[in-house]
Amino acid sequence: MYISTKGRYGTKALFELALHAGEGPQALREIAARQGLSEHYLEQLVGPLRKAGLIQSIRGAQGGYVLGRDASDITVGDILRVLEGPVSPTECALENFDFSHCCANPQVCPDRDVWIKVRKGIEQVVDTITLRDLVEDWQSNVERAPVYYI
Amino acid sequence: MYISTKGRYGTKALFELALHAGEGPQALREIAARQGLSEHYLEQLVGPLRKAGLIQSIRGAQGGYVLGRDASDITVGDILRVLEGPVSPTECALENFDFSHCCANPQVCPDRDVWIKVRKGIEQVVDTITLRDLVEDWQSNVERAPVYYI
DNA sequence: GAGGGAACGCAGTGGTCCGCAGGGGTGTGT
DNA sequence: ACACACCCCTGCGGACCACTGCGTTCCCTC
Ligand code: FES
Ligand code: FES
Repeated sequence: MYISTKGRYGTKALFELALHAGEGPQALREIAARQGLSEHYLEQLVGPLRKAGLIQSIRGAQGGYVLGRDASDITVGDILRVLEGPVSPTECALENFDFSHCCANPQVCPDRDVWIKVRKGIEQVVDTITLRDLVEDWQSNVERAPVYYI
Repeated sequence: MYISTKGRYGTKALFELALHAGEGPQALREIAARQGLSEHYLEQLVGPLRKAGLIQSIRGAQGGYVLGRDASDITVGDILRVLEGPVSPTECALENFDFSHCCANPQVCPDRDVWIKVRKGIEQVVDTITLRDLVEDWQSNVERAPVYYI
């Protein structure tokens, strides 16, 4: 039931970009160091994120990454869908499910409604929390407990 | 992000037991056939379910399985926790997390609150839906569309 | 225009889990 | 005794995870 590190690392990386938005491009090396991640593994994750338009890359020396959209326009769900695939407990709980997989006769499947409710419960959370929210929450937390992470 | 077939098959099996509660022990062969599952694979799943007390086994000829508790006292979450492990998107979102894993400094982790909210969103669904609910919903569905599954 | 920083890309690797299948053992009704 | 059905261990091909290694391309700086 756990999501993989892809989703977590990706969220951390984009949080880092949101936190330092407006300070020029952020190099992966810096992001990885600040969040304690493997730089090279992170490289694999930013590829899909760039292709999805969530981030933008600046090549060459002093290059790095910036957010592709405003921080208030990127949700955690956006990141998870790129790196983890559909945000759903089962395939049959997806919007446009074609009834050819999963149960033999899904029209009367006793469980499908459960999985759909779970999906909506997850979406309710990840689609409403933006990077901007994360930054604001973190800053107000730091105010109360000013312990900077490594 | 998908849960595995363990959770789905287990839920289906226990739904079957709830549906035929009071009709004596149900053999795995019957359950597997009615739900279109591999009988032998199902055997692996019922072991943990029995040890967790969710079902009870009757050995010998004409044996089978019955629910260990009343159908209204078994939630989907109970089943998932036995077969899939903790119902949580990350380890750090669990109730009694000891802060030694996951982030370097989780006290100010920007993401942990998100994962906790996701966990609570999932729990809100799976801990409130009981087997009895599934049976009732299914019976009223059959009334509207009387197509019995295989 | 040379140097070097940093983004790209591909390939491999040890580990874990999934979704079974096979085969045997054990207890119990008829 | 026999059949039935639970019980348990083993193996196995495949997929994914979490990296690591290495080379290439781009482009700013000196
Ligand atoms: S249709 Fe997916 S569990 Fe039944
Ligand atoms: S403490 Fe788990 S993501 Fe930070």
